[in-house]
Amino acid sequence: MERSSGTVRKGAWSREEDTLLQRCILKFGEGNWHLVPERAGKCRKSCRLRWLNYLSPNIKRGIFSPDEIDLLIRLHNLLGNRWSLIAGRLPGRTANDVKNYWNTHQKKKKKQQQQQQEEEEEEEEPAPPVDHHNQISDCETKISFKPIKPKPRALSSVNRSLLRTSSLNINADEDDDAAGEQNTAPVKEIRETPLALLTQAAVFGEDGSYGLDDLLLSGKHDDGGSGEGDDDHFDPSHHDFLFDEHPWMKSLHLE
DNA sequence: AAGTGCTTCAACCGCCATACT
DNA sequence: CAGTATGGCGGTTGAAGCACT
Repeated sequence: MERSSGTVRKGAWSREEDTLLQRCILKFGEGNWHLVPERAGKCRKSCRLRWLNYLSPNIKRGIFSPDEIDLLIRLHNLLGNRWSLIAGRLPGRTANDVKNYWNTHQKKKKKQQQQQQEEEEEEEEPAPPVDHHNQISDCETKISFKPIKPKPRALSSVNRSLLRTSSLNINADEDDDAAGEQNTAPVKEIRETPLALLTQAAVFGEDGSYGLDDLLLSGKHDDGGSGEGDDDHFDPSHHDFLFDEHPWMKSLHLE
């Protein structure tokens, strides 16, 4: 598949390589990655990644603002680990940035949660008397830290194929257009529309494990797909924001 | 000041979907 | 229609920098 040129270099990008790549992109345009590698001295994928994640003028660098973090959390709740989609809604941020931020964020939270759980377990250890009030509060904390599993992190190959077939059916319900038109719709387009996201939820729900209602209503118990408890500060009203206020959701006329 | 552990993030890898021949 | 090339994505890794002892 990948054409392996002998001159392709691995590792960190040097200043010279960066300028070379920038020149290539100026010359050939963004997207013509097949024209770049030999000239930039790196493989096609590296060139693309370097441009998209670092050299592109649209990139916003630096720490995430509270607003961005808030939006990121909400989007992750909704979309799961679909970093490119999330990044698409965070202007100037790349999928890699978002992913990196989330991973470190998650690590910290996980650690904190683990510590908290251990502390709780230590406290409980000396034969806890039956106390209904404590039972409830304990239950609540556990629920808030233990997400419902399993959840798809992203579309597995199986789910993708399911989506490709099922989404068309669901589209048929959603839209009274001719089936032929739906069948010719590019899969990429299907995958990246809000409808597709809902479709995914519907598809996952077919086995009873992950329904659209879960997505919409599970609130703080739903971490949105990474399978790791992330959001102990979750505010259920965030869903209201996403589904009522967001332009693309408005466009769906969802109730 | 030196050593060690931790965190961050750029880069790579493998896989999949689509386009092209 | 099959095979190949290309673009794109998410997961993972490892080097560099930082904080702490």
